[in-house]
Amino acid sequence: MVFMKIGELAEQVGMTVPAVRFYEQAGLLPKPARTGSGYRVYGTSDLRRVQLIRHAKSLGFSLEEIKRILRLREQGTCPCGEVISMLQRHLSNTDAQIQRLRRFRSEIARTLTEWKSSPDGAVPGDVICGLIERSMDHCKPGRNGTSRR
Amino acid sequence: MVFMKIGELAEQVGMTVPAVRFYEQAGLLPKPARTGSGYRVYGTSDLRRVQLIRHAKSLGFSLEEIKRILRLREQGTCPCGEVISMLQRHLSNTDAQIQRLRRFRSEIARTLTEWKSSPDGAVPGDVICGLIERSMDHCKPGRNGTSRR
DNA sequence: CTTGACTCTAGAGTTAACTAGAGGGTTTAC
DNA sequence: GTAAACCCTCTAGTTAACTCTAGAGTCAAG
Repeated sequence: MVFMKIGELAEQVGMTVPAVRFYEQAGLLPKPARTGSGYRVYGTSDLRRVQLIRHAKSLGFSLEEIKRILRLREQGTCPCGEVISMLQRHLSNTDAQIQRLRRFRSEIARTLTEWKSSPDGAVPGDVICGLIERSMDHCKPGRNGTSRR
Repeated sequence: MVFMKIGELAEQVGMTVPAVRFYEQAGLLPKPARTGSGYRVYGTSDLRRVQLIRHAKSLGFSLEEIKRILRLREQGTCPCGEVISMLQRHLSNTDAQIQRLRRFRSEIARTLTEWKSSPDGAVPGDVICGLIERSMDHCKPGRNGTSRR
């Protein structure tokens, strides 16, 4: 099966047919040859290319980044230096994100044990959720600017 | 300052004016009173409500979830049970995400050290990026289904 | 020759949480 | 009385990576 139609290609790489077409129109895949009736025809190099894209994606590269890598390659440049520095950036991003999530996690856990140890008591009429509101008092009133422009 | 216009409210809670209007039209804030000329007028209960929303958001609740909490409260139900179970779900989601990120991180790190120890050598013409492609061989060929429908 | 599975194009919709812009009225300070 | 700073509504755009729909053509089997 050196030649295949889009459905087979999609199945081989575990994606949907429209997604393959999307990759093409996003500039990640070259315009494929067509049969007389207009069906796309793919070969093994297309298969390899799609697999590369999927793998790069699983390494955390965005489609834009992958496109940049492929473009470099098409210009004859070896993209590996670029690839390494991208991956390094992803590594530190991931580390930072893990840090953030850890802090977030302990904030959630703290709030939760706190709530459980003091279940919601009598709720005055203007209170929306006693739990959330009580836990807000940790954050000093006034602007704490969780978002700005 | 018990009464304020939208700009002041926005400033108090550290968000933009359009964002406040967005919360209103998303159903998170009640339609406020208006001045004769149509300006929105807010009171302290609105301020408290927006602060609650921001805090809940910082705990990881989506605006949809917050809306559900507020709706429950408006129906006279105490939403705290619901809130606790939501927060518990967020906690386990966060844990799972940390796990995923950790695995992802070590995959990146492994790939990176591997690449560095064997820099890209001679690149045959049909190779796109030797590094990525070499690291693909870990994943056995065939469908590994990172996505399907 | 018909049925079903496959393919094509083009364009709109999805999600979240807003932001940006156009075009116009209002308030306040000088 | 005028200029700055505020406010209004409405619509569209942002990001990523697709998915979905409609309407139509093609191919293989029975």
